Amino acid sequence: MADLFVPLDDHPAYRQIANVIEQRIVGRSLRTGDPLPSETDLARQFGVNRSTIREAIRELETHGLLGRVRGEKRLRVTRPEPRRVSSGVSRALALHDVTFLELWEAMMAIEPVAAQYAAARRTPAQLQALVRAGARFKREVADTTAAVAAVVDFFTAVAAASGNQVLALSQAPLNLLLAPTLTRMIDRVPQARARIQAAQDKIAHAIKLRRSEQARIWMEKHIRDFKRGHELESMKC
Amino acid sequence: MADLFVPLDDHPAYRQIANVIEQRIVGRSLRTGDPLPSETDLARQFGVNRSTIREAIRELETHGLLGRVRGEKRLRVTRPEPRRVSSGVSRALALHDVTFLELWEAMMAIEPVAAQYAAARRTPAQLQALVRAGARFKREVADTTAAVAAVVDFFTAVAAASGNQVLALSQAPLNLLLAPTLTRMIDRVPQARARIQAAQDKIAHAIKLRRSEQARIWMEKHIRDFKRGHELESMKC
DNA sequence: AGTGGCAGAATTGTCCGACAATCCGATTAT
DNA sequence: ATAATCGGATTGTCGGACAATTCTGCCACT
Repeated sequence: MADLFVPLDDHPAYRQIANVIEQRIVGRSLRTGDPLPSETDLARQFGVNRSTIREAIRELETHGLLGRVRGEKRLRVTRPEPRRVSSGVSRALALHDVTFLELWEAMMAIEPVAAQYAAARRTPAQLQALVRAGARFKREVADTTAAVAAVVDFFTAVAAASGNQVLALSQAPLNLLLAPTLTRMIDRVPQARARIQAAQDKIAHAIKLRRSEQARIWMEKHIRDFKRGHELESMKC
Repeated sequence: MADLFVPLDDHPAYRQIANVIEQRIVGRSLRTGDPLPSETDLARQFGVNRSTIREAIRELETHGLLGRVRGEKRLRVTRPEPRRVSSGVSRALALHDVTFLELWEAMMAIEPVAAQYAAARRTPAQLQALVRAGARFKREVADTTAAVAAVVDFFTAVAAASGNQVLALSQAPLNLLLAPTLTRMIDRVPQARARIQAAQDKIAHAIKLRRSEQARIWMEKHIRDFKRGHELESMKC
């Protein structure tokens, strides 16, 4: 039962301008890499003050649609990096107080599929990145922070190797949410480290040999383990 | 092989301030619903000009961490709405030129699982929303735009009924990406509408009866159909 | 020709002050 | 108690200003 009258929200100028520029970018009439006109120039074109333009630009900058290459002054049209986007998503999720179970169910849906496609499509470079993350986990297994970072990198590498940007971008926020939980788990459940290491080996091996089914199954087991670990850990409290 | 030297990027003041406030919000010392101090006040507290504060605020506003209730002037701390967040993600994906296959694989990973949990956990209200979206598709089947919107609503309702915010938020961006493709498909493939309608009925029915397995399986078939439809449609070009 | 250096123009980040429109809150009138 | 009113507070936008940095075209030099 949709409302008959939609609220008329008068967008302030900075928002309207942001929208117009966004349309230009999404519609490709401003192409990636193009430099944005100077603020003064934009102010003149839109017939508003430079301060207004700046507020509009900030909006696009945080969306990742504008950015600057290091050491450069002028803004350029940019394609939003997955990292930036996903950090926004996980911040949102964190603020909504997601439970571990919710996170786990989502991982269970995405990670095994990503592993499966990774086995089918990984490039040598992607395989190498993945193996290296696994090796780093082994090496830094004593340092909790580094170990957690390595686990996250492993998942990221698998997702990247899946050759599917949508899966990769859906998976990325999960990593950031996983990190804190995983840190506690790895510290409190003694056998966690060994199990992670074993699972990563199996998964990497399957992906190396292009065994899709095996990769999926091992990833499933791997993720299941997280739930078990989490249960063990929370029993200890 | 991490770089030895990290690029030192001097964050401008507006970015630093945005970060500080963001920390306060994420760390809950500014709680949801709290009004933000006035711009003048913030300028005084941070010891910068109001223009600088405004640029910082715009950043948080676009992240959805600040917002205002309709007709109100002052900003309040807000929890980012899924819609806003997911629209950012799908814009990013669109700019990265994702293929239909990528989108489809991700849907295949997420939607059936969402349907499965929805069957297990849906509330009466959620079920009703879902059924209503299905009914709307039937009613508006002639109007392509409305029909596509109804399909999107159906998926959204299923995800919401899954009782899993992470799944819901992972699923949301897929909808926006699906819409344009689905519009073309529904127009060009004559049998598409009937098949969608049948699938929605089956899915809604399974969710109503709390048959998790059935819900998952029917959703899988439903999504598979999209791929078939897409292939048919692209053959006609 | 290609390279390096340099001065001046352009651009960004930040500041100051100002003003209309609107919202908020308290006071007053019914 | 409710309604009307009025002044203060707040936001959106404007104009101008200036230091710091980057960009650019030009010139000299090898």
